[in-house]
Amino acid sequence: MTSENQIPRATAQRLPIYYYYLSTLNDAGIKRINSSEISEAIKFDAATVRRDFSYFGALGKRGFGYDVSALLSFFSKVLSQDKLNKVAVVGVGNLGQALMKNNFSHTSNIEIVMGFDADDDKRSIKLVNEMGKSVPVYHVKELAERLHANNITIAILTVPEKAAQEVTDQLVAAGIKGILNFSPIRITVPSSVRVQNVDLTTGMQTLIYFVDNFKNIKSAK
Amino acid sequence: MTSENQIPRATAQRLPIYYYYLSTLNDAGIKRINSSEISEAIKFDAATVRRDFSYFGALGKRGFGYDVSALLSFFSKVLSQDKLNKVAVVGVGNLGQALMKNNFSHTSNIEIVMGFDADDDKRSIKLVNEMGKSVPVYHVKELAERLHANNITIAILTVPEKAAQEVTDQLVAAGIKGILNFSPIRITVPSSVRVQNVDLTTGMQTLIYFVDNFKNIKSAK
DNA sequence: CATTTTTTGTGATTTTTTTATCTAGTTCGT
DNA sequence: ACGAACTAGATAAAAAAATCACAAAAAATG
Repeated sequence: MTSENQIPRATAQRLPIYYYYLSTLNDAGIKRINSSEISEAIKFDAATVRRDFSYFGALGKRGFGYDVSALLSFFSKVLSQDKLNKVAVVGVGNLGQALMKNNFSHTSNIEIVMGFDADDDKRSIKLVNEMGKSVPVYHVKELAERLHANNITIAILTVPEKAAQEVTDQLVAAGIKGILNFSPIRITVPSSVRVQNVDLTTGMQTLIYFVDNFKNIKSAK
Repeated sequence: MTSENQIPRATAQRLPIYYYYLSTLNDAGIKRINSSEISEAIKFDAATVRRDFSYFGALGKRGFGYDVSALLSFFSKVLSQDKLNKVAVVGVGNLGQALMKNNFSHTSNIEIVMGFDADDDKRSIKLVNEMGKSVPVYHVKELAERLHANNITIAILTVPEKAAQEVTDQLVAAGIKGILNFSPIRITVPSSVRVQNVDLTTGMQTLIYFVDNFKNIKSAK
């Protein structure tokens, strides 16, 4: 693992897309697949698909393609989806609650096991996720204690923007290693902590820009 | 506008981030800013910031920097934020409802004005957004009619994955020009329609991968 | 007003990412 | 078992994006 070739960032971002697609194939009972069919489904060039896979070794067979279930279980391990990933939501507003109920897609092995909020009223909210499991909400002052006790190293940040950096600092102090940041602020963290930004407004504005200016944008293939 | 230089895709995706940051500066009464301060706040290289801006002309002054309010109103126009952008949510589940309530950030001029769902029960849901405005939910069979009547060309797709492609086809038929796709499926659309994918599970899995393998990823700066 | 400092805008370079093309290994039908 | 049809993996090329580094312009200073 240590001497493994470095994976390009762009490839890493596509891995979950491959994983999801392979899951649907597997569920549909499809046994084999080739790069051009994958390409068609996920809208990346077939050469890109093959290149991405090849960073992890020779996963396919020439003249045949890829064995769906083998590839799926390989990527399952790569993406740590072969074990349960427990995460916490910080900020139990509209979005936070929606995430806690949805709890990500069925094919993923991610579980939101608790929420935190600064507002005491939020603790009385009874949240039940799609598997019928109830998800407790604690006060943010219990953050460090609860995260440690449950070995949680990933947090979803859905607090209002004014609180985002302050809560981030608390998360970092509590030993969090990754933050899925829904706030529009670009939070500052030590280099040992990973941040993935999922800003809905940004996505929407980018879309509007693309729609309104699509002839001005390069490679609008 | 027609002979304007083409804007790189990567730049286009950063524009909303600049816009948001400039809004916060402006709100804070800050009059001027330079590329290195912007860089620090949004975590992109200062040269990247200047290069991005320069695609739109000479927006700054040497030895001075950028005038915040001038830059803000310029980007406001670029991102069509100087006019109201009406959008519709298709799929009024947990996530759809959360979006309808939140209605994007305060600085954005985007308004979710209606929702659609295939389930008749959803029509009875009384949704009120953060501005106290009520947002109606219609049956999907009214899609084309309602979208046309209200001149809506952008939709947010929050339907279950099995329905995603089918509903997409209906949206395309109804003349939609942009789709913010929350489903894990990579939907197929004609080239005249823009799709922006915001997959929460994907974002989370990418984050987990980065956390678990961060030394294996290139340029983990 | 001359000098120093600041900071942009951009040519040049490097890095990263994508795509094209080819080779060699596999499969599959006969 | 053989030849045609496939298709991954690799090499090379191209394109896109990020970064370096500096001249030119403006601002600030004394």
